[in-house]
Amino acid sequence: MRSVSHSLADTPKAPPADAPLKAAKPTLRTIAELTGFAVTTVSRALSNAPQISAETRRRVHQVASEIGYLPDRAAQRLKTGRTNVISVLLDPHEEILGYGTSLMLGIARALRDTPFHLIVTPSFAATSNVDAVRHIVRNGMADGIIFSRTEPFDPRVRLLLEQGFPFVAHGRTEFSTPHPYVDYDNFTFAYEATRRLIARGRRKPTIILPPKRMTFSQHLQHGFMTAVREAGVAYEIPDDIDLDCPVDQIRDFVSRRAGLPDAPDGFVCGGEVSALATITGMSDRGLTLGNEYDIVAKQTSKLLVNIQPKVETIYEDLVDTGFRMGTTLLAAIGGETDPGKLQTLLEPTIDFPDRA
Amino acid sequence: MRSVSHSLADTPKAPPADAPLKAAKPTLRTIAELTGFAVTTVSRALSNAPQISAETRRRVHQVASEIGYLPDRAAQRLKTGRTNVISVLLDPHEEILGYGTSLMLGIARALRDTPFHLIVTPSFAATSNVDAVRHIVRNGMADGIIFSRTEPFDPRVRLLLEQGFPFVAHGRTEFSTPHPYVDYDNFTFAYEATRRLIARGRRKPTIILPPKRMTFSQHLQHGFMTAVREAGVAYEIPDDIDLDCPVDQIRDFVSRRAGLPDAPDGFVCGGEVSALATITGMSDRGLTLGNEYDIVAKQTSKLLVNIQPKVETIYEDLVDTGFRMGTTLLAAIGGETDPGKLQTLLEPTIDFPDRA
DNA sequence: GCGGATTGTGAAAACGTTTTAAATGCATCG
DNA sequence: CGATGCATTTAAAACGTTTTCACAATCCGC
Repeated sequence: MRSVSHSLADTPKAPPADAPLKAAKPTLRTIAELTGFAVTTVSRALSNAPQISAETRRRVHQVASEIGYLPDRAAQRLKTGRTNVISVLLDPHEEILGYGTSLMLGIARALRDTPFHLIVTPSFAATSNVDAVRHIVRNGMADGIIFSRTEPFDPRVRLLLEQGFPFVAHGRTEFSTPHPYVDYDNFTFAYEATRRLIARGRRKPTIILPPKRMTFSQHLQHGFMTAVREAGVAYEIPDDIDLDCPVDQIRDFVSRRAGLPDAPDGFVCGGEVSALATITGMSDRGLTLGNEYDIVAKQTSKLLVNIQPKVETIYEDLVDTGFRMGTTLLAAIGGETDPGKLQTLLEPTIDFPDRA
Repeated sequence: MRSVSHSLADTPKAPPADAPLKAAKPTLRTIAELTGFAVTTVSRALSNAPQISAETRRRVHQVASEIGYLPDRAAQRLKTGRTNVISVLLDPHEEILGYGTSLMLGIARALRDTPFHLIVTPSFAATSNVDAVRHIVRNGMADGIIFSRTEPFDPRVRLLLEQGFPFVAHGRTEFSTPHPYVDYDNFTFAYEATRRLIARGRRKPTIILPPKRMTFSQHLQHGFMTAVREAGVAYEIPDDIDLDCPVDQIRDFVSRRAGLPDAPDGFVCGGEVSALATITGMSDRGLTLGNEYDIVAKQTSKLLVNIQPKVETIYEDLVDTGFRMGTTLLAAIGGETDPGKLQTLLEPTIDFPDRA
């Protein structure tokens, strides 16, 4: 594990009996010895410091890549205090198919070719993960934080703003201080979805909302209500059920409601799973999609809705969302403070993008 | 960022004008000064070295927890060479709902209260992620690796075995050298699922398999065939479709096949999504579940199948799988070599476990 | 009371980097 | 020609741990 220094072996010390197969990991010193420069110079050359002569820089870079040098993360971190780590708070919630995985894939894509690593920090506390945030900030476990499902006055956002710690939220808040976010335009989604239902002749749309404490729940409701009022149709917003409820509960609710008078005939579904629950619940009553009722759902994967072409969909690209969160966070860490460059609102799209 | 050393300030150096609000991060030296012991002793006391007196140990621990000391990961890593990092290879595949997230949640749970962090390493190369493995091993980016979807002679397993690098695979291989794994008994799953179909009176079961290159595809096929042969019924294994295919393709296949003579009347589905695709494909032909055909599916989440009670299910607990992979990897890193303790085969269960 | 265990503690080196401050060579200049 | 500047390079000190080795007590048997 340790390289043989060039001091002469004075005493016949026991040679390392274990596997010396793996070549000693190259370090700055290795390059220094190979090129004849000092460690300092090598370090400077690799970081492209201006005072190093072009020729030296070239030479050092060449040798470095020849021996496959990679700076030691621990040493860098120890010296500079920068962790080169992005922490993503993992939510145990899963209404949206593969939500976490897609997001992470996007983030990882943005982190590619940067020195940053992505570490996942699950929040075990059932209630909130503000403790996890506090821990990361206080102990310098990362250079930036990513999380989702914001609330209007999200305590995590508040904490991070107070501390001046770089982060990107998936979702907006109502703090007056601007902060980095990437969000989906749920107002427009709900607005357009509802309009489509009405355009199809539905006269009593409904929408199953996420838990009310979340910001985007209000955005959805607002979009829904705007379309409903414009058209002057009846509507209904169920109060005792939300998208985080167990899916069979949603199905049962839909089925029960469909058996009562004045049942809704159009559903805006915030996720594919709730769309399916709706279909099943309705079919329990003998009602079939496209005949007695319609659905417009938010689609986040090719998986599900593609097999039910009768469900109209509006698309949200979670991988892209993750990617933008990644680049935004990198910008924030890099010192960017212009809110205009740190805030993204993604528009709903009709088509599923073909990913290269 | 730096603590004031107790040397007297000689020149009126510019005081740190920026935020000095955050108390200097406590280090071993802080504790040393507070207790009067040397850094060495503090370090020893905290690691519960035997030669430290009980009283000293107590005192040091007390002070440490009072000031909220947490060892610096970078320094530890630099000194010891251990990274305290577990790398999990993220697959972009998603047939199973929330597969990645569930697994990670379980792993994270196992890593709780250990010094290990979970970092996700996506494999961008479309073909294989053996390069990612090589990179991690060669550059010492982690102390252990977790990955899934093994092949009989998985190149990742081969590499890691060669290098003696700790890992746990989700899935078995056919190497003669035993290695750590956690796997689901897909043979039994397919066997029982098929038997259930037959018990329901179905006379021509079929199964949609994962891509054949994967080990567990063969296990599934074996279980299926065993049940079929025992009962002496007809069967069918589609050749030009697999579980990794786009879901609408699966639906179309099912629908097309149902229109031809001698169509299957029982489906073993390896995932919830393919079960749904099957239902939809069949209903395109006017065939309904429970009447003209039956399905037994593998259920990995509460999400989907709960809304279609007519789909019989057999359960696979992915969070538990992740948890066991985590503990197994920790054991392997800890030096455990007894294969009996590093290999787990999880049995299919009927009920969805209630998670505390 | 004296060698030799035994027990508890400490000084210093090391891990691989970055950074501060200084050194070197060398041309320019008054 | 000594001083001044500029362009390059370097030695050495840190960052916070762990570890090797040595040191100071205390204790034991004689």
